[in-house]
Amino acid sequence: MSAIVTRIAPSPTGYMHIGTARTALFNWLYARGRGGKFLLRVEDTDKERSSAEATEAIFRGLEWLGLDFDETPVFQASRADRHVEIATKLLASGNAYKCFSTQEEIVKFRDAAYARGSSTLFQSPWRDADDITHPNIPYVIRIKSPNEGHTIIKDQVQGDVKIKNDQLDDMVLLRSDGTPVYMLAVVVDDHDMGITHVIRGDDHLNNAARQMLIYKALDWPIPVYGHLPLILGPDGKKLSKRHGATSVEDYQLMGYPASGMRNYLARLGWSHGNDEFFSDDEAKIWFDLDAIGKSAARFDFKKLENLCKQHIAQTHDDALLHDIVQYKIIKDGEDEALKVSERLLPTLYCIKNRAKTYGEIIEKANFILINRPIEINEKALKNLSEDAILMLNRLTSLLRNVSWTREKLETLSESVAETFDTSFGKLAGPLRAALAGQTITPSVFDMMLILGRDETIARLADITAKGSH
RNA sequence: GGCCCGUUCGUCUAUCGGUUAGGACGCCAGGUUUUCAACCUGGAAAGACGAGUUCGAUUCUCGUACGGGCUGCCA
Repeated sequence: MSAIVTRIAPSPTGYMHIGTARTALFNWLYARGRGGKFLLRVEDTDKERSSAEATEAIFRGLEWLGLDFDETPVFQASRADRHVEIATKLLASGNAYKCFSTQEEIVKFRDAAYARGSSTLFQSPWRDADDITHPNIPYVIRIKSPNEGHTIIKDQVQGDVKIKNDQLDDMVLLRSDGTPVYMLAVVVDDHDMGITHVIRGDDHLNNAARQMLIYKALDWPIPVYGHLPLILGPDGKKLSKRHGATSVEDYQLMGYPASGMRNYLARLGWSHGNDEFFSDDEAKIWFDLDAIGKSAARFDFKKLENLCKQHIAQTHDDALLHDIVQYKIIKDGEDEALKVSERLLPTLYCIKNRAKTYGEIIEKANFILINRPIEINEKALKNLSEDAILMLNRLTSLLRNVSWTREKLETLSESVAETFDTSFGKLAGPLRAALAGQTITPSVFDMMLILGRDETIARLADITAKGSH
């Protein structure tokens, strides 16, 4: 067996669906884990629905997810000549025929078939017609599919799937305007691109049998198939807009790390024993088609968040900062991102193990992003009673001479609280409010260490001065 | 309608004829605590249903129910 070649073949007809992302991931893992190639083909044969914008979304989505592809991407529409060439060849070999039936005739046929409860697959009267009977009107080219026997799809995920050939219609290969249809284009392109493994959504399972007809007619080797179950929304219905996030970009904007997305998406429908949290390298080694589940999986945000939290926690600070800045750029623009880029690094050590998203990191690190005089939000303000300010006052004066280490700061704070006959908890609230202006922050000691003595005292003085008026 | 696929705790899943049916997320209770978190301990929680094969079925077969897909000059 030659080297493995997989592909992701999305159609650019809107945003990039999260299901497409998972399919891409599986193809990527399979190829990358075996020294194979992972290719991209944009299936833009439907000119009506395809857009440049949607194509961009695919590129951006793959890039964000870190699913790098080999070679130059193939645009299916640009290969129309080749598709026509093959259709013509099929026509010449008698495996396809010209069909002159009109849309109206086809609709009529189907309605009648449906009414009498028989197969609605269109049976063209032109299938065996002699050339001399051909009228001089536009026609489509249809494949001549066998009416007897059966086709077995040897699917690596679904197992052997047997389909009777009379269930396979004489599908259109070339439209009446001479443009190729998807069913022909996939086969020709997959063949020409040397695709060895077709891993795709199981909405294509039945299509695989149709496509095999073309492979057989051309005497081309049939690729290994693996049809993936769909991703459902949390309610078990097909994942759609009303579930909220369906596009890859939505998740990017929500601040999830790509590594966490990859981990979660990999676990959605695939498993490796009891392993839940793993790296890309591990996934590449472990991933295999036979461990993919057969049933549709629901999308679970809680699990996604849990995995993201773990990935954030184990990412090195420098890499983490880079990713957060990228997130901030698309979220709020370059200016906001610059501030994050300049100030965030020293805080990451005490924040990254308590955040599920980049947004949460930034929220918790807000104390370092703001400048004096800081605004105190309503919730934080409740901690600044007169008694509390008295305590802060005391603490502030003592902070001037303490050595600026965590240990000393802890001892000092506790002794101040003791002086006021209260617990450290009663001091921590006001202290947090004064330093950050909000209640969601890292430990007060971490904040003091990061801010430094001068800034800490200045922020405290801002409050105590105000309080003494 | 026809054909195809699927069905284990709430969710993602393990199990490849013999297990107290395991793990993870979530949830509940208690503990710890400096906010948000985190952490520790414990707990509840599953084989859709009905037949059959077998000494023995979650596992194999069939049927039913439910869910999904295909059935386009969409992909």
